[in-house]
Amino acid sequence: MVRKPSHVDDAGAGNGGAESNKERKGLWSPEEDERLFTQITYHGVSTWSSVAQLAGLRRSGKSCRLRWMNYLRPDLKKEPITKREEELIVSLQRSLGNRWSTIAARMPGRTDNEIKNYWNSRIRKRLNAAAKQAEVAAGTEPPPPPPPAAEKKVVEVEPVNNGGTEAGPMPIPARFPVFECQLVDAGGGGGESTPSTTTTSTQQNSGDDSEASVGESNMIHFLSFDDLDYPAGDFLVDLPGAMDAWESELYPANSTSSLY
DNA sequence: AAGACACGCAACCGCAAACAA
DNA sequence: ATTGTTTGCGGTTGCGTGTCT
Repeated sequence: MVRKPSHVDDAGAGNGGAESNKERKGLWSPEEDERLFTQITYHGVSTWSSVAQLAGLRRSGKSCRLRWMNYLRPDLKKEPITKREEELIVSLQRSLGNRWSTIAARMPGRTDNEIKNYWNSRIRKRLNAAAKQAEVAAGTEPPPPPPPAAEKKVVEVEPVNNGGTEAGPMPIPARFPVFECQLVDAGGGGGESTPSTTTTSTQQNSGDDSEASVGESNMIHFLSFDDLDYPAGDFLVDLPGAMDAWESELYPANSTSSLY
């Protein structure tokens, strides 16, 4: 569902007025999205407050960062969370606790906000319901809650480096089917903030045959799939025992209920 | 048909860590 | 060492939409 921007008329900059210096809040308009996307695509990020300024947005740097991270970033998956991903969320939540950003780091294309929302709106309810059901069935006190994640041994699983970047592969969203983009030669991935070469090209995004990534320089560069080592399945990790425990909790042996 | 309710998502808020001056 | 700024995170809220009564 897409909410209508709260102030569609005064989106972006350049329309002056007494409110022109007032920071905007609320939903982002398409024009603001475009300004932010273009700014970051062409010039990268030095500080988020400067991004807002340079893009001519009356938004806080914080707001710009959030919008980019949760919505505009080219690597975001737009498909619904799959059962496999849900299983991963549950197992990671069990071992890490509510460290959504850490969990998101292990799930390419998913944001902490998305995972958090998914957890709060769906999984937690199901787990609670399942626990209650088990409690009623047993007629006993519920089992003691698991110790806080901080006290548990945290199983650190290194995210798979599948694009030579911190963020991993970034499929270009269909939201921006065609746009101009500055190709940045990151100088062998050395994190140089000054691109050695740049090329402007037009990307036709099918979402299937190209990817982009944000390098250490925060500049976006687009890669062909052939350039990427995308180990299907490798970035989905299981924590030993976690899934079994979850499934037995969620799916009592005599129940045929499904998550879906 | 209309109101109530539940759900899902986007975005804000407050805090703490990291960093720079 | 101190202070101010920026960034990142998790919790929470507000609102649009779908479903139920």
